[in-house]
Amino acid sequence: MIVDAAVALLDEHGERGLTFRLLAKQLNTGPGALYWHMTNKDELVALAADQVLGHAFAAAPRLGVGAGTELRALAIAVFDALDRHPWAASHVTAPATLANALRLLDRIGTLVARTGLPAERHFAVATAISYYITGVSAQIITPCATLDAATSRDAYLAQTAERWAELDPADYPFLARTTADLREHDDRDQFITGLDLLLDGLNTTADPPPPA
Amino acid sequence: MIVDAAVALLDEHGERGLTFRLLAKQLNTGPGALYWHMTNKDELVALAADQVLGHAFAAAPRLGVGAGTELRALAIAVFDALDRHPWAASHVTAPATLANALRLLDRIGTLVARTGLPAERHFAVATAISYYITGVSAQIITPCATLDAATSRDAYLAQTAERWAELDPADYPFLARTTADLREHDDRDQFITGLDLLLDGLNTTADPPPPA
DNA sequence: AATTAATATGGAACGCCGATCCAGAATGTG
DNA sequence: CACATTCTGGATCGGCGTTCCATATTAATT
Repeated sequence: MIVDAAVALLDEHGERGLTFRLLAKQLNTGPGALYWHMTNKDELVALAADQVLGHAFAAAPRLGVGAGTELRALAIAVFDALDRHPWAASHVTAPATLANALRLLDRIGTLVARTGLPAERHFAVATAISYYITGVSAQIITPCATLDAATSRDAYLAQTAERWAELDPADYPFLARTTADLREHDDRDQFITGLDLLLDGLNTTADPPPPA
Repeated sequence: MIVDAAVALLDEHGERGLTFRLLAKQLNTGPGALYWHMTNKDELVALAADQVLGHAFAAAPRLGVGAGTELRALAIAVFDALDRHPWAASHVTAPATLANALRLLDRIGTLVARTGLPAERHFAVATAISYYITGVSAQIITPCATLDAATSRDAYLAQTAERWAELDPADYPFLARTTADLREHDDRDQFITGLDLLLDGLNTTADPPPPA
């Protein structure tokens, strides 16, 4: 009940808007009562973030297609869940200790094992994918969470693009000619691009291409 | 000067240990004076984190080998720099606005352009790699930053591994048989494993394997 | 039904933090 | 030498996480 209320407050006011006083008022109680059920604010936020991961599981299709496809769908479901709760993105950590983080990593590992990769690489590859999913999601989503409600994401990107455009092309040849892409890009596509790159690498390693 | 002192304090006491009062005392001044030079604590940590990125550049070799190799070396240099300043890991964000983050992304983009990838994919691939580097580094390193000075990383991993071992193998088949890997793994190798997976995917896309 | 232990509450209080204020010192300018 | 600007640093404000503790509620035991 407490965690649900915390998630609601975090969704509404962002991370800095979650206060024990406010949460207590929302639940018609005092701050002291909350501390009977948890030790820390850190613990509360961790539990709230883990709950968001739980939403991702509920949304992810689990029908038995190829392992690669299912891995991809799972990753995208996590991204989407974090995108709906931006404050959570920077709080899903590894190695996993909380319930849903554990489930997620186990599911990834099971799927990786099904690709035919040699067993001694399962751990390294599974964690690499897990790290990509949560880490890159956090990178993409967190800036949006930091924004004031006033400035939209588009305005923020436009502003950044403008700064890039003002850079000296001699020092920043790449950025200077890429401002248009920055302004127009879609966060979700960007996440998926990298994901496919990673999964392609996985497939190449799993069944090496025939020698030319 | 302020940023340097902030970095020193962050290195010594972690993120929660950086205080305007403490920083002011360290510099023989008052908190008010600091606010003349910056607007926020957020801005201060952002600048401090960007400075750490600068260290990475200083350490990265820039000799003209293959673009892929240089990309790899640059990524590892960033990881190592963040590993030496764990508090910074969760504060390097994208899209880039600060000086060294801009330099990093531009460098990555320039190297990606050199791989022969079609131009319209440069932005997506470069940002994907950039996101991987900072995002996955943050995932791997941040837990270490949160640890009390008392508990070492090994103790922490051993503890987590024990929890995994206690899980029901029926519910968590993968984790239950992977505790040994967790206990023994090396963070840096783990980062590199995923990085190579990603770069492999990049190479495959850049020059597609000859049809069988 | 009465007694007592364990569990849970919630408001007041503590210490500390980010941030602001502002009188005045230092520095440069005509 | 006046004067505007830049810069300082200590006092102060409001608010936060957290703790404390007297009280209420529930469960277990006689």
